[in-house]
Amino acid sequence: MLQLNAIRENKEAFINALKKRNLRADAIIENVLQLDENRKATQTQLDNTLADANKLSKEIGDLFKSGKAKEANDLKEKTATLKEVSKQLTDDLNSISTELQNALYLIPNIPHESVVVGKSEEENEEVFKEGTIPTLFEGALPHWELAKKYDIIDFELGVKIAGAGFPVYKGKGAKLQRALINYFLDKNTEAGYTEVQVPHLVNEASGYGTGQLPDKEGQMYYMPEDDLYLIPTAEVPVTNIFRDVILNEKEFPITYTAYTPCFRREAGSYGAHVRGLNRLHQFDKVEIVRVEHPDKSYQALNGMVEHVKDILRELKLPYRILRLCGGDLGFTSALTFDFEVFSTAQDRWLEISSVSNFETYQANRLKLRYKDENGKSQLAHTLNGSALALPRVLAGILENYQTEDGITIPEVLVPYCGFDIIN
RNA sequence: GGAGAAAUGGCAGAGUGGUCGAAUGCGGCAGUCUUGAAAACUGUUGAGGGUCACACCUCCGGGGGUUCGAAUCCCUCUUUCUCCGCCA
Repeated sequence: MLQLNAIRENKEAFINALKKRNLRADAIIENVLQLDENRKATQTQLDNTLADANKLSKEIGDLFKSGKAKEANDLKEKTATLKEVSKQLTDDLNSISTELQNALYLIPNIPHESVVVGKSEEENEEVFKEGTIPTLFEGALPHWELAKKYDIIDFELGVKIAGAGFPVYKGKGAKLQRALINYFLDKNTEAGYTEVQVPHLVNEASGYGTGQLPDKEGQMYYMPEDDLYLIPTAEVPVTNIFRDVILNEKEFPITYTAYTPCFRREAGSYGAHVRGLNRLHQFDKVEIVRVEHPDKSYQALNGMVEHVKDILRELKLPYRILRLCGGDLGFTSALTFDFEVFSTAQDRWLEISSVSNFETYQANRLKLRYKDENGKSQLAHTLNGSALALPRVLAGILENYQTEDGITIPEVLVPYCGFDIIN
């Protein structure tokens, strides 16, 4: 959520920045500012009315104490109007505030200056590329065929138990998955991230805190009986650890990592690009989350990018990094780098990590603040990234590491797997 | 799931209708003392709205009510604890 004060002072800058998202925000911004004016005016009226009422109450109390019951009762009558007025003003204030809040929820974050205009993912900028794309033998297969051939992932069985998009991992497939989780967690904790295990279901307030609500509820599984949402990413529970928190400046940087399954409804997805592991309703991911001082957040973002690079180098997977254009940038993000692994057998790039700085956007919703050197509360910056998402990394490994004798295991994973080939 | 008790500032813990945004202790911060630190002493220390700054307003788990006036009384929800039941 954007900060009203900032909007008020830099209206034009906000409108211009939002153009990168192909959003014409003039009217929305104008409306928000107007609502805020109304809110303030109503608040002032209400405050004055309450001040009058408080004064009268005090007088009445004093009169009763000094035995002047008659004067007191006379005054009581005067409070009746004040009560009515304040009731009305309170109602007005509530409805204006709600309207303002809802309007603010609908404005996405301001893109960072380095973000380019663009309509869709086609216009994302490739900023880095590394690794060798392997030349595969004749008859190399996409991962869903490999999964069947070596009996390591059973998609049909998942359909029987739950539905499409809920695969069953078997044998060495399951073990490789577990190896990846442990490897990622180890890499992250070695880099200083503290491992946490968090709930996989969250309440509504948490959904609002990180920005999944109100506009993306269709993407989350919801349990009406208990009013809980299955997490679409560990970002939600982990970042919400810091909802309503005021940090001491000395506590920066805060760095957490968490492994969780992720649940996504993926309503509207279809076609060849969602085959196999490419798009699932349930998948595993290891996430890194940081809470940073505003002056340090971009440095931290770079650090996260370097960290993910390091992991992909160790896995020896060919990858590239994209800086998302305005049209593809997530609602709450100011700057996002996507990592994509090249899948040779599918001849396409697969997104396996997304690293973002949200600046104060989430912090404002979360009320995540810190005390600056003057003792004033300031909003912190939040960041997160996948390190890494499992299924497509798995797909990349299966496809790029296949040989005619089987699928070899990346060297760094062998100690975690306990085997070096799937055949 | 059933019965009972409770929810107050960073923490502990007073406060049962007006003088309470809230005693006291701990913690935090600043200072005195000290070569430095500790101890001791002194001061200071919740959040939000509003204002140029004051004033002023709101917040004692959430919501609603009674009253001129609510941390304090009533209703309701949530959470926590104890006991019972069930259970990985």
